[in-house]
Amino acid sequence: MPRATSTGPTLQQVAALAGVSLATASRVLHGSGGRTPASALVEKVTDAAAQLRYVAHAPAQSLASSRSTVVGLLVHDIADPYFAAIATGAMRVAREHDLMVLVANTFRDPGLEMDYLARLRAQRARAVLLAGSAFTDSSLTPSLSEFTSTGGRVVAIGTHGDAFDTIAPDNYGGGQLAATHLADLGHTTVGVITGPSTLATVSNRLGGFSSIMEPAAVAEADFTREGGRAAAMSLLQDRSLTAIFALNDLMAVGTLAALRDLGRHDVSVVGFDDLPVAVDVTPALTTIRLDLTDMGAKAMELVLANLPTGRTMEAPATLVVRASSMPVRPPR
Amino acid sequence: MPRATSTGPTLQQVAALAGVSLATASRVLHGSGGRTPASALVEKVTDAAAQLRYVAHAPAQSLASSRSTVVGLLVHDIADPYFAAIATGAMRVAREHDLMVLVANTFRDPGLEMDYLARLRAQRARAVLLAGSAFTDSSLTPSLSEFTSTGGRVVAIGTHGDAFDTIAPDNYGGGQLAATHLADLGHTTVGVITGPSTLATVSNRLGGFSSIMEPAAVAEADFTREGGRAAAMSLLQDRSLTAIFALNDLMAVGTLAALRDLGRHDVSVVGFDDLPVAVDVTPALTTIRLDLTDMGAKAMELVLANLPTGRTMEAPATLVVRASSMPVRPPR
DNA sequence: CGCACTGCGGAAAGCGCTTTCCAGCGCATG
DNA sequence: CATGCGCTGGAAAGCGCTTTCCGCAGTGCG
Repeated sequence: MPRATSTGPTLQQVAALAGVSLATASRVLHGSGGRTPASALVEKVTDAAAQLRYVAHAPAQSLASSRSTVVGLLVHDIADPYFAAIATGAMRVAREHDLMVLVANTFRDPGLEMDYLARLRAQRARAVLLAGSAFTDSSLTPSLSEFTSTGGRVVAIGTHGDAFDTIAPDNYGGGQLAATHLADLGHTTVGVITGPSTLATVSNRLGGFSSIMEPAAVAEADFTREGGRAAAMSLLQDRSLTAIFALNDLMAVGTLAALRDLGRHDVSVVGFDDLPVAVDVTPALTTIRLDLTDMGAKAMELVLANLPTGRTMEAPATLVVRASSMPVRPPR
Repeated sequence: MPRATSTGPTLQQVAALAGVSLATASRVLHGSGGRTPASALVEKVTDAAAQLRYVAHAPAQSLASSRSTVVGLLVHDIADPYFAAIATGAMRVAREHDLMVLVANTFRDPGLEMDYLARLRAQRARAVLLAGSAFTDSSLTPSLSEFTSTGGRVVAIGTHGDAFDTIAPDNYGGGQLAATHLADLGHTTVGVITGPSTLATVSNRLGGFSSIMEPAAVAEADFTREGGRAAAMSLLQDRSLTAIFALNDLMAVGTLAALRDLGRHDVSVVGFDDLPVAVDVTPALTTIRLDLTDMGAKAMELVLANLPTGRTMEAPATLVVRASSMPVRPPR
């Protein structure tokens, strides 16, 4: 067989150079089984390893120990700042635990999502973080339980299920916060731009809002800037609307763009997530803040702590008032 | 040894269920060596595999074949839209080739960067995409050649070296475009906000600009929004400046914020990259556009095409004029 | 009708590592 | 001074897969 050119130094070679056995070399470098070899040996081995620029063959280690150092992160699209923020948080923690993160970009394709889950299982990923899933129903459950049955852990960010750990942002409370804020400002006729109705995130945010104030109109978009823009355009035909609540910042930014194009400066806008862009648009966006980076970090921690599964961790949502929301113009 | 609980079905079991040998099962599922087993066997094996929900053990495959299906992507920070855009492009292509992408977030720490490179080598990653590196000098070269000597390929995005493939955005030409645009508008006294001077990207963009117009002032920031804001604040003390060229959009957005805070509406701003945010700030940002997603895709393609190493692929930079650049106010 | 040849499935040898024994040694104790 | 115990290093058995040989048919030709 045409074996790959050079496979790099092996542990065997390190052991030979150090004049010890393979087992000892492994023990030194891996510090396993509670057994620490004599320090003289330790030095010889580490020296040899350094000299050879030895780097352990990760796949071989995985195979032998049936333990892997990669975790998967499933996102809709890493270019979406929402997911990018979660990813950084997760990566920081992964880094602290000497783990690497395999990012699976589903491009919002459910088929791809299941496929990636299988591949993550194939890799024997230690865990998978579900940051965005196209499935609200339980059709992902089989894939997921296959994954856990192979020894992997699963944590979902957002409301995905209850068979595993969950980081639950307070979407409902955030929706309430938005409604309350708008009501306080005197708005009574508010349009809401939602995302795909299959998303639990959507129903929670909307549910929270509706529990305080009945939306005057609802338009469904696809959670992107363009979607928000289009939805806003249609919603704004109703001139009685004094405010719009967009279920995420991307759509809120689109709404702002629509408002600008229409020359309407009398409509308040509230978003959700508090992405970095929120402070740079004009007017600066009033929004419901989620600490996404922290959520990513928490998710990673949850999955690495070898605790019983099924816990839920709440992530708070807070109101951040900026210039895009203003008191309803007093009747002339 | 306390082997991990359940390791999932093995090829051996599939073979047994199908009533064929391990070798045959492998050949069927992997289609290897130009040898395709008889279709009757193929069916038996695929059926058995499906029935067992078999998923190949990737580490074992890597070990046996010394071939891996993961590629590494080295970025400063995935939350930076610049890198996120590159990542999406790379992931799309990876996906088409059935590869997974291991994202290494260096947090701009050179130590981490080398460490990740070693780990990527340990994983026997098929290739690594260097999207952002803290090193301009050749101090990364040893790590990189260790990587290539283990059979991995390397492609750099931006000007990183010449020992491997490179996707070279036309930073110099982009700098020229910015200068020409500003000159055409009548600006002669332009401040430039650069990034860390060690970055090749910085010297190229600045070089291009300077080849057309000598900057009236230069301030160094750290390539972030806040850095750009601070640099702009200091630059703007010089009231003679009629325009600012920020070497990337993040800093340009910071500059816009500074301008807003200072109530200065008479200063033109030009950025670089054309991140999504550019259209949503006010005024919309005039910038030099790079097709980041395409660059990421190209990089991945380059690294997968098994061609001789050392090629360079140019990525064009184009001027996108928006509202943030305007003619210099005619002398009263 | 026999022989060489092609083709296809199976046995087996690893890939590089972890981990379980097992053997040997030194020490303390009876 | 002999026996036993604890500790440490080494030999070896896999982990699950790919791939090279082999051997056995089945075919075509002499």
